[in-house]
Amino acid sequence: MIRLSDENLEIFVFTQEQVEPKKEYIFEGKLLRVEGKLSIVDAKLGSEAENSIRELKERYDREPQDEKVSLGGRVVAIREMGRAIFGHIQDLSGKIQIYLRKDILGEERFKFFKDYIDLGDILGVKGRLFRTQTGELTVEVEEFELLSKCLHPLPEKWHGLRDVELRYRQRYLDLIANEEARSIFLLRSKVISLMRQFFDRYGFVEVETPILQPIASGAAAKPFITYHNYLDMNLFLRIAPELYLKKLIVGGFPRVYEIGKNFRNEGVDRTHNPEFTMVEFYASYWDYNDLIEFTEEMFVFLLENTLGTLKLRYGEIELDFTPPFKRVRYFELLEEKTGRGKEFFLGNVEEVRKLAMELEVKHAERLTHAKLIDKIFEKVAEGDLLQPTFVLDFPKLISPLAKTHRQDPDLVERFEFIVATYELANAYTELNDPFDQKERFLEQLKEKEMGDEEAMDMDEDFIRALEYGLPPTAGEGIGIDRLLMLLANTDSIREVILFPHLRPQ
RNA sequence: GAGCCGGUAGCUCAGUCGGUAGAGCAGCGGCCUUUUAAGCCGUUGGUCGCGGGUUCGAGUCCCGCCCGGCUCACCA
Repeated sequence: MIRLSDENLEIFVFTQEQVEPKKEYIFEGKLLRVEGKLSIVDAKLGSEAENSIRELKERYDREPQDEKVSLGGRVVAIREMGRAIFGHIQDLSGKIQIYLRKDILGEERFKFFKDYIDLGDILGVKGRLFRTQTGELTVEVEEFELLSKCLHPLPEKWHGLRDVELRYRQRYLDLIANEEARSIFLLRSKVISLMRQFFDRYGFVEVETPILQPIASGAAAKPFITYHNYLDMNLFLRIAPELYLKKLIVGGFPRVYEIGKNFRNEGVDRTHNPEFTMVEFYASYWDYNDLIEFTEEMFVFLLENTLGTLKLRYGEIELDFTPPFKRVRYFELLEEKTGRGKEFFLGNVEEVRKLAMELEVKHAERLTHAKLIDKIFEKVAEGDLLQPTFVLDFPKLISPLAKTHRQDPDLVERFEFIVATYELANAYTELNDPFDQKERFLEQLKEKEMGDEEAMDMDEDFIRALEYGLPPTAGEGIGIDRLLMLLANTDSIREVILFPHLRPQ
């Protein structure tokens, strides 16, 4: 056990019963010599420091000049060379070489660096910029300050931190040691920032709606339940913000979007985390055709401003996001795969069930009609959809919040946007007829009674909102984690979530 | 939940047929003023995930458990 004492600025190491003050001790094989405190409050070099090492380097590349700079960063390399020391300090943006000379720093400070500065420490430096013989931009250090001590040894410098369990449990170490991890999360931030820009451009208003909801609706999923003491009632963590966002359209917001977490009480695997990030957006006076164009445009915008190309490698495949993206109708795709058309699937349930059993859909014998169609589609169609594809015009049975198709009462105006078999987006012309919506909810209740645990609950307040008049509206949700998986070319959702869910140790 | 794979030094990894637990990095002591995975010489460091069992002897074989990964399920 270690603690700091403010009075005499010494480290205490508790060994068995005795308490022994030391200024030097070994921690995970690393010898620590500590003089004074482990961190300093009034850090001169810290407060003067440049914002970003990368910006500093870019500035110097544009207009090199003999200037003094002040920098803060984590020491990630030290190379002692007798009367000189080279090293690197790193921040999130990059790293820069530092060069310390005995004849510049003086005997005492030079020795202090050798004795007291370790890999991992947060160091402030001040000095002149120059280029070495090999051309590397380097700070010739005139002053330095230990800003914060690192007590643990850092992960191995060449291989980084590989153990995935450690990388997720101690993400900060992953970020210190692995450039790839840093770049993924910077990319994530960039994508979200670009999305906001894009929505701004179209006049969308960013809003926040409840995460704690009295009824978990708006999607087919099992919710987390929590309890509110004061109100003495159960609340659910939202599975989707959909109904609240549509209430805002009723209230007169013409276009809204929300970026936030949804929570689903289901399994954890390569593509599922119990909390995940979605952007949902709704635009009045649009229909799903407008959303198709909008989605195409957004993906082009995101790709051009991040990867700088519309063609990206994902695993073994090359994805081409050159618009227009492929469009295919739901039942046409099903017919192509099964030889059976819409009339078959919407006809006799038992015939559909028979087909499902032939296709080895699990538990086909007890699924509802809607679930049977859904599972057959997932089984035969989704796995083949690699290139960006809009699947259009879903059956009404499995889309309780979408508006009936203007040309076919069995269908709704809905699409899913599928890339590399991932369902990246789900969108539809919103159902804005309160009577129809009520009937659809009643259908859902029937499904629930027939055993579909994920069927949606009736939301009376939402119906009431529709009764006040929801303008014609189209809405869409995009899974941001899945999108990042594609852009980062990773097949695990944990690689794009900073702190993924793991069992406690 | 099932099957397979993995857990050995702070980190990255070896460990043969069951016979005294290894390397590199990091650390420590030296040498070295343009190095950059610096180099060279020397050196410290282990509850082999945890608990049982078999055996003269277990990192290694057997059983159970924990954690993680992959695959397939579950999500009645």
